Amino acid sequence: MNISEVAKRAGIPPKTIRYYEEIGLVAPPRDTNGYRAFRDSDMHKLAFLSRARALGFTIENCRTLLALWEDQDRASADVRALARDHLKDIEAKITDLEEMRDTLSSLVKACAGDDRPDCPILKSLGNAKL
Amino acid sequence: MNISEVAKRAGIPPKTIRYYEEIGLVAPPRDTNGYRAFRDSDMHKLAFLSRARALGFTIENCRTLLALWEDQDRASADVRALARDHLKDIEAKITDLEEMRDTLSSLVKACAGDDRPDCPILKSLGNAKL
DNA sequence: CTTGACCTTCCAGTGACTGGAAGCCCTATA
DNA sequence: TATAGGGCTTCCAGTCACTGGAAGGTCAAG
Repeated sequence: MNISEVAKRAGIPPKTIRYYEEIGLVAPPRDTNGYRAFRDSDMHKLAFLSRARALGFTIENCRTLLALWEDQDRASADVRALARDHLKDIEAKITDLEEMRDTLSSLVKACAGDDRPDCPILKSLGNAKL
Repeated sequence: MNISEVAKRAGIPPKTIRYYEEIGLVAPPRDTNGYRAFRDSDMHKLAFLSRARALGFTIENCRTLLALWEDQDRASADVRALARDHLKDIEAKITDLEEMRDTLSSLVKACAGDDRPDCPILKSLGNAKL
């Protein structure tokens, strides 16, 4: 399978797949013409990566997850720990963003948004008392 | 005022302040010894930047906001439009993260997390049917 | 006069790609 | 058989917003 076909199936741009090879996440063999010849196993790895990335795992965590996936003797506790840590990160990010959203949305509501210069948003950014 | 004093007051690391100067967000004059001599106005700009960044505005948006802040003839509509766009971005991000959180949390709950290899998390990442 | 805490500049690295240039390879059609 | 197009390759550079570190000048205290 050539790269664009794999890209389509895994939902990852060819550029990204080449990048994944560069950092050692996949290692497809080459045809005599130098083209990457993806096997089914490469394809599956890339699909795995695509889904792990979609869940927000970092590349390094994806690397670990892939290794655990391939390790028949893994302990599910290791996988779970990784996922739980990541879940915490996500929850923290959500909390941060919600605070931003709340502040920002109340400022936007308070702003007339007309052609006059008076603006609570700028006022708030200019004064310490948020 | 020297850089570390400003850093403390504005809540921005000295390195970041130097970076902000490099990209033209502030332009403190220099003492004869080459040290940056921050004026009150520089200090206020940096405090403004600190708060705008805390609300998640990009550097380029901060630049625009700063310009609007300094422009006595601005229209509050411009500020509000910027803020509303940013608010939308934040809300979209929250939605994405919430979806990740929900998927991940259900996977974590389904995983025994013991020393056996059987793991719904890896199973889910390995199969298309999420 | 030395110590240590400042300050300066410059260079490089982060994460995870992404864009673009230059050039080979393959297939189909005129 | 020439050529046009697409796809493939590599390599270099840029993104965003810093951050770390090295090498060296400056300042105040003891």
